[in-house]
Amino acid sequence: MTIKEAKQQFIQSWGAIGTQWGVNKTMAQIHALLLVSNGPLSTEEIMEQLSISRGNANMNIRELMEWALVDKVFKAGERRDFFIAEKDIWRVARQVAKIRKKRELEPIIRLLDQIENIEGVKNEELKTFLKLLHDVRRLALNAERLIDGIVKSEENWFWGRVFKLFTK
Amino acid sequence: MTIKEAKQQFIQSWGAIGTQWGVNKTMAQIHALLLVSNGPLSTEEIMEQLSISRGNANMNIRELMEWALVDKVFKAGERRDFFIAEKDIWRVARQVAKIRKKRELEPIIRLLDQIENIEGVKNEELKTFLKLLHDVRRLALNAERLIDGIVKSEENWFWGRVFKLFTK
DNA sequence: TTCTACTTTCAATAAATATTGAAACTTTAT
DNA sequence: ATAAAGTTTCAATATTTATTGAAAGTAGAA
Repeated sequence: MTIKEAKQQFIQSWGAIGTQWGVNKTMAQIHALLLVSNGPLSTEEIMEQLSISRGNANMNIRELMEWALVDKVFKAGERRDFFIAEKDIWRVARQVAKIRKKRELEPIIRLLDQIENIEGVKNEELKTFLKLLHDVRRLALNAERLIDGIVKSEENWFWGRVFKLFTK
Repeated sequence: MTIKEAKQQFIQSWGAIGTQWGVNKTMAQIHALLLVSNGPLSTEEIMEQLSISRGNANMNIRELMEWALVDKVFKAGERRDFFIAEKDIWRVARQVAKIRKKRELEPIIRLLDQIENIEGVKNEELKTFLKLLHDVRRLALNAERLIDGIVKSEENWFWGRVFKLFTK
């Protein structure tokens, strides 16, 4: 396998994996393309390499910038925008964790806050239901705390601790 | 809010949250319905309460059983199937972690295994690319190990340790 | 075996999501 | 100011994913 083929493979697969992760294929592919490219790429180059339209490229680049996985850079004497990806994979992971926390965990907590006050006699049924709500809330809060920890940690520190967690 | 309304709200929102989590709405709603129901429910009852077709109900119940979040139970003297949800939320979380690991992490590791042997001179470009592949692999393996740890742990033990992790 | 109650499958259809491409908009150079 | 180069938006369209419902399949009772 040549390096060119390997990069192509990486881009294709990153796209496929992205869909499993609930991010759209093009977004994941652009991210992969920028990860494996040496220098910054223009919108034109991204469009060409991935065979996608200008609109599609634009929208997904913008979303990647919102996720803080991609930055816009300027080249001296060039009018158009160029883009680079964050190459520090641990930083990428922390960023993704942060965003998924917001999208996946926070809605649960908001939901549970909303359901708080239930009228009615405190019979078996209500007690069971309240226990469920309480358990889900506790889990969500703990998971949130874990992610906050991850987001704040240095890579080596974090995995070092996790390693100890499960061996000693 | 009455308990009935609260349960309704829970089911609707669990469905909406499910879509964020990449599971289909109906599957999440059936899960929620079974979680808040006191006894086992038949396919008919699920269809009626969620206003969905028989085929839809059947397929999603089956998938929930594959995920090991729902079990089939038999009632004495009843011919049709009844279903219950696993109510231990920590067990549910572990189960979901296990499945998402398989769907989201394992493909990455498989991908990287596949790209291993790249021909060509060991220039700057190749070195940078290999570093990327290596970093992604290390992250995926570490995340996998973390999830394996979660899957094997008792709830209190796990969160107790995580709590210590980020305070001391 | 046939009838009946129930479950599963799957082609057709609906709904949700992603993509295109051209028009509108913005910015810089002249 | 106007033109040129580049960017953004968004209605139309294509693609993917979920859902329906009826037909085929299964298993227990008579």
